[in-house]
Amino acid sequence: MAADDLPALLLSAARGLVDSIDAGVRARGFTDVRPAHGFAFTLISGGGATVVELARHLDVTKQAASQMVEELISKGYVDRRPHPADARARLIVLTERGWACTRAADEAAAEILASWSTLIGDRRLTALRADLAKLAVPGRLRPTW
Amino acid sequence: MAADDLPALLLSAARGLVDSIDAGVRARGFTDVRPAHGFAFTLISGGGATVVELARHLDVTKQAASQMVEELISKGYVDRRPHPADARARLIVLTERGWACTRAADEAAAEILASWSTLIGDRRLTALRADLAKLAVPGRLRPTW
DNA sequence: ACTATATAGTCAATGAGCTTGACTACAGGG
DNA sequence: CCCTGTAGTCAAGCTCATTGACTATATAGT
Repeated sequence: MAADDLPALLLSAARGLVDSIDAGVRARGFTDVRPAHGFAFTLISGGGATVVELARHLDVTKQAASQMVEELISKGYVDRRPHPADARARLIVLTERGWACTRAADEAAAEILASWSTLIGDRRLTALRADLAKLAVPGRLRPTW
Repeated sequence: MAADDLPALLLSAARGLVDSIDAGVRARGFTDVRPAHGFAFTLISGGGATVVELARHLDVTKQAASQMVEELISKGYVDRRPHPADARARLIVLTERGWACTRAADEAAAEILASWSTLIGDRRLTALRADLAKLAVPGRLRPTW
């Protein structure tokens, strides 16, 4: 196999994707959120989550997750509700603003994917997704390296 | 086009790749380096670089790049030499330890790519690289989101 | 039912890495 | 030769994460 720059290309594509989605979200008026918040929204949008679940999802400590929740509450994106089955826990859910931001991110992502489709074609994009599905590591999401 | 989880898969694969390379480098005895240092080595290994060039490559301020150089010097990975053509600048070059670490990273990366080759096949891996080359954004490298 | 241990969450202090601002030293064109 | 621009460093501060300690609730074992 030839000397490979695949790692650099993969990193560059990932960075470009995140930057583009972030730019799209900001362009839609949500200027006080970071990409990391989007990773949180992804989990919370699925029926809510606890702080500990969020911490695991983001691969940070529960203290860090708690701080992020506090920040998102103060910015109006999420809300705390009592957990229906555990008095210790609290269920974090999206507010209407949180949902709007999530939709904005989805729209931005769809735009990027559409541009990618014109770049390499729909067939290649589907194949790319299939290949990446085999290479992706389950569980690990948040970069921050 | 179907609702796509391609962004998540791409991020996950990128994160898995970086984590694996980092683990491989540590397993080879270099426990005091971070992935970001690898991005620096990539530039410096090509005949040396100045602090400002490094800053541009890593997409950080020159102050941050200067601090990283200071750290890498104290750990014995790089060295400062007077710049042959500019008395203001200094040429940052790899020490023998820096080269050894770079080789370790290359070995680790080759290992991961080999495992990927067994996962999706050599042909698909080549196609993947070609597609990513079209999607990658030139210049942008360091994530840190 | 009662203790013992584990888990959910928060508060406080600290740290790593990056930024802005200000400065010195040298470069290079009018 | 000045005058503007660039290379680099010093210092201070910010942001986001960490570790440590604690309270409240859950759950298993006897």
